[in-house]
Amino acid sequence: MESTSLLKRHGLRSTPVRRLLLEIMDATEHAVSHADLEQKVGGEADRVTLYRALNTFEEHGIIHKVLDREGVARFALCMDNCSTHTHVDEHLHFQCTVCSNVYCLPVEHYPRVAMPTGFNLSRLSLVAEGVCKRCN
Amino acid sequence: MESTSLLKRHGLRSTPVRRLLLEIMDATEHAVSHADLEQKVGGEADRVTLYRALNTFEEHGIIHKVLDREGVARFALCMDNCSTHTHVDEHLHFQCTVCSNVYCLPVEHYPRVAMPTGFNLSRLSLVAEGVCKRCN
DNA sequence: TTGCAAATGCAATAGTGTTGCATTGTTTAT
DNA sequence: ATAAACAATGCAACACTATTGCATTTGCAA
Repeated sequence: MESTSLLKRHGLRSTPVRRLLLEIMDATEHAVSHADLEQKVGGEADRVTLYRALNTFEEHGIIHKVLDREGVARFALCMDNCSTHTHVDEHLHFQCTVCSNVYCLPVEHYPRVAMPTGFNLSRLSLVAEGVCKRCN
Repeated sequence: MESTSLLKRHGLRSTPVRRLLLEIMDATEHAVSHADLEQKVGGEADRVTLYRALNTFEEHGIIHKVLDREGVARFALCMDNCSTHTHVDEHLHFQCTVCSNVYCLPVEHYPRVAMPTGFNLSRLSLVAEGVCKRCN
């Protein structure tokens, strides 16, 4: 199984709920909210289990979390090789103003900005808003 | 009164709670969360009143809202002339990883990024993370 | 000063996310 | 294949942020 090996590779146990979550996220091209997952999972798992599984995934670099315009978390599989607590996600998060879906989009030249004196930059995130390809 | 004229200029009634909120935000150099305000206001106003006042301010272009890393709203006075529903805030939001305060920082050259075909960009936000001048 | 619309306070509610604890399930070593 | 060890799950309860409805009070314009 694909999900099983992914889990093992990150030192995690392979359980039905975790495999299901990974399969859902793998089959979805945009980031999914907890509510999305809860609905798709149906009665297969408890809400709390989903929260815990998602947190574990994030801590082990399998997925990353984005907050949308409303401050609600959405989750997407990491494309690059993220390891525990070392996420490499230099991409843009785009939320569609029509369908509210959040997409992870590649950016050819990731911008750098100069900071005022005294401020020490460690990470810059790009959050975009607009209309996605499906709603266009 | 300063706050009164600001309110009038945006077609809003001048009330004690609103003036107090504006004075607090004017005296704070970083964005304030609802919890901050609630604590500073003390028993002067109900929580719900604060939420409503802040929403009204935002709708009239007096303040703008930023979501921090935790998805919690923080509010800051608009510097430019924002009008109702037409915010002009091409600046960077910087959250300190030590004190968690959020600062609005100017950016000399606001970056532009190219979007994949099909995606129509309407707004790009910059959210930075690092250590602020006070914690450095 | 008075009347009306807007702002406020209070109570209740919705949604997101977390914690504690008992139970179940996965894995490792035998 | 089995058992022991430990991690994952389910359930209940809780914390926090934010919103809504309604009765009351207040700001402001006529």
